[in-house]
Amino acid sequence: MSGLLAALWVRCGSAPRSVLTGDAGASMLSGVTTLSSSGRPTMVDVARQAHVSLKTVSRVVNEEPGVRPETEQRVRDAIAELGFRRNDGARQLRRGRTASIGLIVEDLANPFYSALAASCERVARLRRHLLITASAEGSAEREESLAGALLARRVDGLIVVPAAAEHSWLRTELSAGMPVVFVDRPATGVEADTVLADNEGGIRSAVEHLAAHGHRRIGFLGDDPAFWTAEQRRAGFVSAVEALGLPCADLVVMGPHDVDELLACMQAWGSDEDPVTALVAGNNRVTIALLRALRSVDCAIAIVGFDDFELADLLDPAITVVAQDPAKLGEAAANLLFARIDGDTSAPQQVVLPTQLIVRESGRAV
Amino acid sequence: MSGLLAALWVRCGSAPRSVLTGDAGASMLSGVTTLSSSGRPTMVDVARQAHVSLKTVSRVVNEEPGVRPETEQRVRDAIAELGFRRNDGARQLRRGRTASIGLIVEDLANPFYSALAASCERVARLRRHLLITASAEGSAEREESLAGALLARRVDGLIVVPAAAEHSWLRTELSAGMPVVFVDRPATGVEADTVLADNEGGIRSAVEHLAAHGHRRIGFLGDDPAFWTAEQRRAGFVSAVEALGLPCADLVVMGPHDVDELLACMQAWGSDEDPVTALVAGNNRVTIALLRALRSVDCAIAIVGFDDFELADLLDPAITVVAQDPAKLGEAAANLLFARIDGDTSAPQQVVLPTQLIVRESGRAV
DNA sequence: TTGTATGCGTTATCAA
DNA sequence: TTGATAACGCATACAA
Repeated sequence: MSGLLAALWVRCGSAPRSVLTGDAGASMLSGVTTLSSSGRPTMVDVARQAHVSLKTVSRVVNEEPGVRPETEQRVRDAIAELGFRRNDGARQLRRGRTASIGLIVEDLANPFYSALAASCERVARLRRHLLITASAEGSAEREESLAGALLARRVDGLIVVPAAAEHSWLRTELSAGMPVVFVDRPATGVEADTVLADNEGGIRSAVEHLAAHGHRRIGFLGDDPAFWTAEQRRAGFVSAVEALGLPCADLVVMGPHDVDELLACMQAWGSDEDPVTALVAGNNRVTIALLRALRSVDCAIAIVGFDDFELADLLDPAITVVAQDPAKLGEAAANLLFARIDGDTSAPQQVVLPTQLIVRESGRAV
Repeated sequence: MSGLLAALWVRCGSAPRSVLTGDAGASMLSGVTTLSSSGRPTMVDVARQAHVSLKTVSRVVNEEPGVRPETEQRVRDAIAELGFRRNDGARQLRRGRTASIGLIVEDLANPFYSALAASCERVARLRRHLLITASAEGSAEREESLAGALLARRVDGLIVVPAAAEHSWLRTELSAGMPVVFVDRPATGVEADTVLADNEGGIRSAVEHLAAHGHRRIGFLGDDPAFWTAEQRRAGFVSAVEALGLPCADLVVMGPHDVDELLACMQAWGSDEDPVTALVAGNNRVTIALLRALRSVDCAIAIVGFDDFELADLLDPAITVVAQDPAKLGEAAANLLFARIDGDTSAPQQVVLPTQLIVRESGRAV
């Protein structure tokens, strides 16, 4: 019978709502299962069913003390019978907090961002918050409109992997105290909490590893320098190489790489009188493109890649990499965000997380 | 000046709210920037600032026709000056739709689920909806509580990769017309829209591929049969092998596999008088465990794995796989969901998406 | 222990 | 073209 009644609430959807409060409130004890216009039972419906007031239902639902056990049971029965579920939207409107946070990444399908998202969600879940995720797909415009949508929903905080070159459109919210944390890359034009990986240190460890294995001419293949991280790593490479007194003139190539371009590089750098014997790849994408390119030629060269990837250890040779930890990045960002949500109003922080050199085989002398 | 005023709304947070409507409404033309108690400007604040009524602001914000351009401009100026942003929570309370959908997966960090999530989000974005993502981490209890949280927020629909063995707790919502789509595995105990991959067909294509290369004794390494997909693939293997008149007794091993166990299998199956010459791995995880195990021994055996993975083509030999398309699964699920949201009340559908055999090298005779 | 009245910020209805 | 007023479903101060 409970099931039957519970299933009733759709079919009564358009029934006129009977008002509980007000002058004509005498109908309170009617016991008729007439539901509100939204098609779902509300606290008012439960109250009518249980012959109590709206407030008493609210007390039971929110587990407030001071309800006689007998009354409480009546309310619980009514809740079960009607299939009532509290409308958190209405609750949040009243209370001013949505118990949700927003996350904007470049592409949720990318393992780096999904690992980041997963740990944000885990932290949010522990804090009884929900995570709303959106992909900006590298578009500044989409980033802004998604952020707008999230802010319009009054998320309690926002984590952003910035795509836009300019974030002054966030300034109003920021100075109004809206908690926002940037991850992986800093925002420009605003001052805000930021969580970054130690790109420079990571590249340095790669260069030092190669140098320790006797490599003296090391090339750098970076991604499009329009990416902030690509540029950071390029700069890190140059300074690391120079710090070791090694050459780097003409040994840095940036930009998207196809197989032909990579092979041309290998060709040029390898046929030198003092040939390049090792390469640092600026990120995952470059590393993999490089591996595909090298597969087609018989060219022994040492490699260290930035970003770890699944099966790096199963390749021949196993690839030595500088690993970031996207899960830790996400966790740090979420923790920082919740500290702000909890009221921390200290100056914006910049957190830099260390990278880890995972030594396999590909960095050795060849 | 706009910026200054805009930034004002935090600091005025606790100022008493002046009422626009009602008997004492003469203060409407005051022009003083006093904000509502929530600390953010509302339509009432904008109305006061622009010397119009609340409803006119609403008209402008929602781009309803019938507002004099001059009036509209005043309202827009006030909006910019105050940094007003519509509260979508309140809007949704009034309109009864949240313009958001929920997605529950096992683990957002898993590339399979993140690809699925990304395409759900993309479809949602095109439909101007937001996606709320949550990981149940394999726990039926967590799945139920997350679903409860999403339903309490009145998401317009729910996509679930089911973890629980029993979904009767969803029956009330389901029969009330709440749009719910299950992906990757069917729900039990309820009838609902479901999007699945063709596990059986995929396995069959793997077996036939191996048979075409002359393999007659083929082993199957599956995952824990508690996973619905693992069991489906096991059953698919048995029927495919039998359909070809090949043996399969004692050639199926299920369950989590560590390196030792896998090596023991290889040992047993390989030392037979009629040795196993090929293996089908039941999923990504098993395939990779198998590759790691095989790396430590010198054992030439043909392999076809279920699930494609990055770099499968760079291994030696390149791994032949049965590929599912998680993005297509997510897209199909989201499209089905939005059809329901749009009012499609036809009988629950079951969509089965084809898999694709990607032939590389590892399936050949060895 | 229980109930009444009001407001959260918006949209919708109806009137001017 | 514009405005007054009543919901939406809940929480909260205050009464009884």
